[in-house]
Amino acid sequence: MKNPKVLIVDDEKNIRDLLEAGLKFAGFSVYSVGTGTEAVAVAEKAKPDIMVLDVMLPDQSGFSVTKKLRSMNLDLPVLFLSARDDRGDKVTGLTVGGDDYMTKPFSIDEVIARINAILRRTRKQDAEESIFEVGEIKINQDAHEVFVNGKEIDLSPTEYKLLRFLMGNANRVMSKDQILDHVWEYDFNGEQGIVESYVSYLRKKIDPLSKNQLIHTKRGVGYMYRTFKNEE
Amino acid sequence: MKNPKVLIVDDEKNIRDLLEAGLKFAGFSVYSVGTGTEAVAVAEKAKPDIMVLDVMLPDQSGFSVTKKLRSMNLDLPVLFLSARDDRGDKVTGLTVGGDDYMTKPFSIDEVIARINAILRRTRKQDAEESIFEVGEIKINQDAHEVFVNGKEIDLSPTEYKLLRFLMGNANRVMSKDQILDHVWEYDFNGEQGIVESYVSYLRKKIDPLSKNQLIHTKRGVGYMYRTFKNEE
DNA sequence: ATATTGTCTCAGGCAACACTCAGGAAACAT
DNA sequence: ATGTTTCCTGAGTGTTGCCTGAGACAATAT
Repeated sequence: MKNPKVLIVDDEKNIRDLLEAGLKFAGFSVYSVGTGTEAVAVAEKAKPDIMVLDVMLPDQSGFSVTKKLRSMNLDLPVLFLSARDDRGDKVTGLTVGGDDYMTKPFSIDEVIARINAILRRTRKQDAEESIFEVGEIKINQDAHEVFVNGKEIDLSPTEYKLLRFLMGNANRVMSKDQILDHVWEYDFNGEQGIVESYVSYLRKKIDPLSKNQLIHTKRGVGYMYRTFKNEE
Repeated sequence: MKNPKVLIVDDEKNIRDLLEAGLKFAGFSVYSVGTGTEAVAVAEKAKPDIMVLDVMLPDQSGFSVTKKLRSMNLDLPVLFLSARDDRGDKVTGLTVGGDDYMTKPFSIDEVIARINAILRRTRKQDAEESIFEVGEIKINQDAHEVFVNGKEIDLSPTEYKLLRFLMGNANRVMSKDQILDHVWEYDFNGEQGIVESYVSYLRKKIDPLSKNQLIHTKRGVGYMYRTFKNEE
């Protein structure tokens, strides 16, 4: 299947737009609605492959949306979203089967990564390890393990996400703003300096094991993960 | 047989949906109804391989459903469900043959495990012991026995379920939320701290007998049962 | 050369996370 | 009824990660 269809259900328009833009760019066909009722309607017509669903909707709970869909024999996996301290709302037993669960605020790339993980898991049960290899670095996404020329390095969650983002956009310069938007949570309000810091951390762990320099600075522009050298 | 057919009979829609989603993902073909009368009808038409049956139904007792079916010469094994203190209503007399019995609230993975156990028992009498071996640990699911490098260790029920879940998802990081959802009962509303505690218990029993560290912590992400070491 | 701007790196405060232990309550077995 | 096991919670401790700010350093412009 070429373009998996994603149905986004969230009443906050900001979030919806954010997800819509990010997921479209990542190559998904996106449908986006703001209420549970619409969600059911669209799901029935469009037959999406996966649904991203806020558990707190104005008209009905996300939980009841999935129930409705399942009783209609529309069987699609769900990535639930919920606010950080929805303590009471935290219905366990939510992530049955292939479903998954994230708390707001999230980072867009994390959402994409989870969606891909779910699709991988549900579509074909076996095989296709989630190995992501670009140049000298290999990432096992299931195990959250990173290898530089075969040697494992230990990354913190943020370092991991940053590296994955740069590798996913290899040979393309990414501005610090872009990096902030994709790797950090969407409500992060800090400075670009933090990107510099984390690039520094990454280099310190990667460089001792890599043959070529992998993360390049484009002064005044941004950073780039490079897999080859074209010289002059 | 590829996709065993399961008939779910429960009047609580929540429970039905929960089971339906979980069982579908586990690879079963699922039929789901809310009353005993429907159950008989569907069982006759669809010929399921097994039935998950609430003993307390609005129209008739689960007991009478099985009687009706057996008088019709539809002989299918049953996994009974009942609320916690259905006091004297002891189902003990009910579970003939390969049947089994669970109390609500249950954990979904436990239901799946029991269904598989029943099917194994009824389908073919011989062979195919339910040995589940991953890396250094071997589980005999029928006997609830756990061996680390051939030496038996003694686990409490919860420890056992946790270990089985981690082994079933070997080499994949599982978040604490996922673990809670799959290992604990569906209405458990506690904190993630309990997962940490049980991982701690498990390690204390496993580590003295294992050569490599088996349960790994991925800080900020979750836990992982690892069967191999990637390095050079 | 010098000034200016952008980048790198480090140290430190703070918060989040993880581990372990002890203890009370409930369930279970004898 | 009694003792044992199991479950869950909460507190204490140590660890790790996140982010900020400041000064060193590098690249470019004047």
